[in-house]
Amino acid sequence: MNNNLNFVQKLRISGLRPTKQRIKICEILFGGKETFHFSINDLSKIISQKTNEKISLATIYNTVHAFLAKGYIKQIAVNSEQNYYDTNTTDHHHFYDEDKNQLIDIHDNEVEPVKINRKIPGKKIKSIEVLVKVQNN
Amino acid sequence: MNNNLNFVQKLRISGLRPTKQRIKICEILFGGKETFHFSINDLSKIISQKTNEKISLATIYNTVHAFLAKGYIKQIAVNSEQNYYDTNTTDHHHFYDEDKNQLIDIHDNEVEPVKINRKIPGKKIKSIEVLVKVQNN
DNA sequence: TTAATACTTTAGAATAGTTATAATCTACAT
DNA sequence: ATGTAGATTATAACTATTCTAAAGTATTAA
Repeated sequence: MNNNLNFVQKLRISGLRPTKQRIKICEILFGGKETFHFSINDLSKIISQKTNEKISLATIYNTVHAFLAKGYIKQIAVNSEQNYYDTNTTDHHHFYDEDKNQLIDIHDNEVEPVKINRKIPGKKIKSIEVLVKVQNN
Repeated sequence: MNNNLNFVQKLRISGLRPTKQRIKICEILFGGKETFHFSINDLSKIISQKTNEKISLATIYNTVHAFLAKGYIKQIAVNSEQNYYDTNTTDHHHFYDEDKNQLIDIHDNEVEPVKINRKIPGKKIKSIEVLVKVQNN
């Protein structure tokens, strides 16, 4: 597992001790070729499928929060029923399929840059996110 | 209260009985000149400030859901901590002030129309929402 | 006007998602 | 090796929301 060494380094660099739980979660989140969207519940299920030793729910929350704070994942506002995270931290927008409750990436070449012609005094823009809700027609 | 007659009609037309609780909530939500954003918690506080008879939390939830279903208010996805609603149901976008936890309308003349150059087969677009998160600089 | 009925409100219970706690464990510096 | 700060864990606590079922109210039809 050459990858796991990277994860160990990645964790250490950011001041997080490379515990086996965190490494496992790294493998799941960053070990694949594709980025993906997940809820805590999704992640929890994936972990129990891929591992025989289970990781406590508290640790899953802690780790997700830690990775969020470090910018390894980002949060996506869809609705308050479910909290979604994205392993793709680059600026991009989303479709949200209301029938399947599923997020779909919109790539940069698929959308014109969003131009906001207004500033809030004393504030700087942290992110611009477009959410396109779709449903069966 | 000429307005209240309107509210009674509005409710009746949409198949909702004009109870005094619903009329009161209409007054608060639609009685002012300005549209505004609120959470259930906000609304609950406003109600207890403006009324001596209190409205049960269950009724507040029921009414907000009913108004949402009828399209009298709309929901805004900000994050999962707090569910926000907007009395302005026209298509428009928002700033979200992360320091004050406050939503600010972006008017149509302040943003270029968002163009999505992609379609999801079998799906139609229900809404396009831009959320611009800002913070102190 | 009254009676029946379907709709509404309500308090409180139940649920779900998340965070806090405190004991145990582990990585790592010395 | 050992001490310590940081991590994990089970479980309790908390918060927002939904459910329940009993009591109340608007509406309809007689």
